[in-house]
Amino acid sequence: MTPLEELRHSASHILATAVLRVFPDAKLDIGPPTDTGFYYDFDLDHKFTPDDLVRIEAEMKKVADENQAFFRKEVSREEAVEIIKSRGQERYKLGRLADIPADEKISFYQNGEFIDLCAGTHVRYSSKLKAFKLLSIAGAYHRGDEKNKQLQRIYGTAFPTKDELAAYLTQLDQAKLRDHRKLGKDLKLFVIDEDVGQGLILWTPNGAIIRQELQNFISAELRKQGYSQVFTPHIGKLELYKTSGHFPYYKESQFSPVIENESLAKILAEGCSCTEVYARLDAVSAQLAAQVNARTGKETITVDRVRPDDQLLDGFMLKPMNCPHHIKIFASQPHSYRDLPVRLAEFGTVYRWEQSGELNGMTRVRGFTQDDAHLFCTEEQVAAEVLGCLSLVKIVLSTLGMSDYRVRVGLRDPDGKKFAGDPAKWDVAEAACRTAAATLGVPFTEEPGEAAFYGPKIDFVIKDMIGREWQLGTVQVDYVLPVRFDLTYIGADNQSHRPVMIHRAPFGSMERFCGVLIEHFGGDFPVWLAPEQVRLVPISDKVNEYGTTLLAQLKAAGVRASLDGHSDKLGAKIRRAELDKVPYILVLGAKEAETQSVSVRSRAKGDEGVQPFAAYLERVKSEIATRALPEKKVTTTVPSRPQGT
RNA sequence: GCCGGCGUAGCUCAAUGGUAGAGCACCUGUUUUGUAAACAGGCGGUUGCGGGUUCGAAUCCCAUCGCCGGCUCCA
Repeated sequence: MTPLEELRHSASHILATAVLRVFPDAKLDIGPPTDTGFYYDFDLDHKFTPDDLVRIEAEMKKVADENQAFFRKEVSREEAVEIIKSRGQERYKLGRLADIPADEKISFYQNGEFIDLCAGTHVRYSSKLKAFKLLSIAGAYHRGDEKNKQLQRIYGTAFPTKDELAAYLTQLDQAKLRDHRKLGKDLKLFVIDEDVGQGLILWTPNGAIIRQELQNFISAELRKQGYSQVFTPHIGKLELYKTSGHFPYYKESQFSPVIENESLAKILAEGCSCTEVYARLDAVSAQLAAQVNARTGKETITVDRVRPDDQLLDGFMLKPMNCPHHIKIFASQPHSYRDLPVRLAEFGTVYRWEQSGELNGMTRVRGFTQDDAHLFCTEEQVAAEVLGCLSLVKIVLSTLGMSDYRVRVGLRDPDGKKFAGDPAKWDVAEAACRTAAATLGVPFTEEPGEAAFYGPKIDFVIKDMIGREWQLGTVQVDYVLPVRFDLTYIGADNQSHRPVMIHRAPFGSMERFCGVLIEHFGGDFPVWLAPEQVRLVPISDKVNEYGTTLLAQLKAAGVRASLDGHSDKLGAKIRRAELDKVPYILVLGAKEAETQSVSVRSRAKGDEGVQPFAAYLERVKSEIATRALPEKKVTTTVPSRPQGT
């Protein structure tokens, strides 16, 4: 345990000490340190309120001031049971005790009147706790299993010094300013309207520009790499997804199917009342849910999310993935080995029924557009194609200056049943992914159980401003769907062969990627992505006319520009443009109008002085064409965005 | 979905049982401005929605929708 972890672990014991003083009935579960602090889980009828947090924190300060020593006590299993019982903590602690392997030592740590089953280690004295703060209350299932009771978790953080704690809290506040949900509102990039629906992104004009530019960028790269563009509809028949295996494997996280009018009419013609229709649907659904749960070994499918079955009804589903559609395009004509690889690309919009509590701004939504593509190749081509996909991801991320990501190789869960197909093929595919990931030059982790049900994958994972990880790009090898759809090509031997599929999406989804991108740039987008690239600011309306001619020239050159024609003073116009995070402000006065020049103020450097307009135009055009990254901001005191703007 | 917190004007927030307010944004007028906020006036809310308690509800209670933080989940 590092010294910081030790400090935080001790803080969690002191938290429990304080909670028991204030609420003696609380039952304790566990309280470990985390990357950013610590928590402790309690079971208590009384629901903690924010006011309780204040009381508990005050009590923790007292405990710290009491300068309690931490003692380690090694005991036999029998003694451990006795201690736990004597404290009335058998509800969870006996279970935790049972987790400790027979050959391991059992230890308790005691500070003052508090004693807890604990492997350690701890600080020597509670007075070491000089800088801590309780942050939030949350529900957390015992042992992380939603079938268990939900406990109350108190989160806090602790640092060796008050300055470090203050710095961390400031950093948290700073991060909130870069939150894509806040910037999305301030910069008018997207909205979510509750009448349209939770988790459904409405791209407003500014956000749409960013998305469009990204799509143009990726499309150009795809053309270079020999991809073919396709378009497919947003729905497909239930049968299609039964063939692919998405339905019912993932039925719980799909929108309910759209029932065909004819099927609906048939049922109604039988004279069923509405309640009877629902009863029939429920009966079939229950049966189906039971089947699926038996197969997966989990009770994850609930009847109400499993509505019409095809034995009863025909229907269409909002597509949860694009692959079945692309597969049908591939299968629509015979293929020779000479044609392969076939690479079909589409910005395909898919819909998934995410749990309401999991929705989050643009990063977790119910409808999203993947920059999707499916590659159909021979087994020999797999390794090279995976590498090609990875290089594409690298191009995308490096063009955007995103280097702070990690790579995860998702392998099948050896004990799980949530994978389909031949284990031998999985081994080959997993080896191919591992080899490909190794060539990236980025550290990667192998994570069993993180595979898709049809094959292993390589994911790119990035953290958001508050430290939550999101999966972006992904490359997945698939030996299963070609079998399910009986895909073939004719080899050089004139025999029919099975192609291998690769699924890949370098951005993941446009929604999530843009959300992460907003936070990555803090709203200061590179010029090629900025919704507004140039703001013309005439000093007085006497030069508005000059501004108008420049605006026309900028627009003719394809530069997104506008003119601030308000009758405000210069400072106010500059302030407005800065808050809108426009990369270039061109100040225009009488001098500039006479000499066909502009006074350039860049977002990065501030006032750059006067230069000929023609020269500036070339400069900004080239910056756009090369997709230049923003220069690092010269640090000045930037006033925080005020209320009301 | 679960636990907890929160929903007041376009935005950020006041008003703790007694006439819903401020700043900014927006509109109008004055001002014609040299690198982050000129001045004055005006417009704007059935306090998320629906019930209830009360002489009286933004405020208290119930229900519902949504948002936030976690947990669970994430093809």
